[in-house]
Amino acid sequence: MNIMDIIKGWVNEIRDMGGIKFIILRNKKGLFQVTLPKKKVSHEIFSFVDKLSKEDVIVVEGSSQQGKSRDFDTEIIPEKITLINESETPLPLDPSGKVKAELDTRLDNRFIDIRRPEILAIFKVRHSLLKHARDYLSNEDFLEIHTSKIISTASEGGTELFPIQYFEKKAYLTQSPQLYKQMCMAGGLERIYEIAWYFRAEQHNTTRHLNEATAIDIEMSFIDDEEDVMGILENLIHTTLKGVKEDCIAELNLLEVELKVPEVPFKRLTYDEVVEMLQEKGYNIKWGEDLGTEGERILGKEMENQGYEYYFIKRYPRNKVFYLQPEGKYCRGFDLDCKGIELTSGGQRCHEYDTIVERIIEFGLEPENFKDYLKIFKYGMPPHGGFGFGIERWLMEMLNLNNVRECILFPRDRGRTTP
RNA sequence: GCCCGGGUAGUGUAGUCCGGCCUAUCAUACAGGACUGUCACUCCUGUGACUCGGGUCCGAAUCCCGGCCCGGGCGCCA
Repeated sequence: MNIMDIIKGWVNEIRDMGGIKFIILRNKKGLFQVTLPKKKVSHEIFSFVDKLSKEDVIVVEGSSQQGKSRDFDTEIIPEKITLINESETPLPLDPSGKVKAELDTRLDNRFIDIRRPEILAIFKVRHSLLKHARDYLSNEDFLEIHTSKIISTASEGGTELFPIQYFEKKAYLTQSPQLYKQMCMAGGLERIYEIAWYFRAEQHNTTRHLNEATAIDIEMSFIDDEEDVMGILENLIHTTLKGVKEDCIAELNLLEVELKVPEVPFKRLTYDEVVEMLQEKGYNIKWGEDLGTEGERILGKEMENQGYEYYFIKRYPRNKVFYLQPEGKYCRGFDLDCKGIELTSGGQRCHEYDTIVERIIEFGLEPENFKDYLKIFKYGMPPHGGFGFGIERWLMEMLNLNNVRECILFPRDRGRTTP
């Protein structure tokens, strides 16, 4: 029995064999074959196909039936084809992917680029990732919040900010929701997360940096130490990857990714162990210094050899970030790296007024400049901690992509503000 | 911010080192034609390019200088 079908989409390809023609139609669900044997369709429709060109938007009405195609289980024999809107030719890039285009050309024509199923797949995976991350955090009693992206002063220091004109005042785009998250801890929200934009005016030019990126940020109160935060993080990763693996079989297939779901608990290394290991391998690093890109990479290799993709580095020197809880010459900050790339930074924060003031001074900063921030420690601040987790970097590692720009629809990098 | 590399049809490339048979390669795209089972269809015909400005030279895609644009590394970070 034939089933009448209406299918809407873009002309992906036309193959005209003379007495039989094929239209490969594409939409968000995938590719479909429309078959036109000369003797089975009207003369009108048969010749109408000659007028079509790639990327025209069409509606096909016809009967769906089993075909002889190698790649399609069913094919549609059309009774009616309507041209909804024409596409100009030639196209600025090839959506069928036969001829490769450079990333820059693709990004200039991003709306056509994302018509390619393997590009769309990245964003379907991204969606699934966020859905499962939200579900996990929600189940763990985290409240989803949104904080302002317009701030009056730097929230962390260290990085350059984008200045903006806010009426008669100067303001900045936020580099992180850090201070607001802590404010929510002082506000008694206890467990919060934000899936947020952040902006960094660093002139880096690498395959793993964006000037506008997104992150999953969490903050939680009444923790014993940073291990509580790390526990949430590793379970978040484990649960999310499991969910993505179940949801996105077709997409992962298309992207040729075999997703490994890491077992919890993740491997934990201390900063001291990492430094010692790097020194043994002949990498020049002194205690107290940042690992550096090279150091991170060497460590990533070593961990992969030992069978770990994801691993924590904890007990950093106390000079890491000012708002982290100090402990002797160390602090309670941690990073989570994946295959040599930093994905997350987090830790237990200072929660006592005197400690945070000391820390600000220790970092050569002026407590006077942190008045609003310091206020939240004066009226009942619970012990707390959290992390910021870069979504694009995670996706990039998860899908083995070689450029973080692939993981965001409209990337902003050193030179790009359009489209 | 510092450093390195690049820019050839709509797209992706060969040619650049060592200037001249470059009237610039190939694929794809596009236009037209043939073909009743394609699935990177095949075949025939055609269209289309040396980033811009200056310089060297008899002669520049090729060498030199500057601009613009792009890619990448480092630092910093996620």
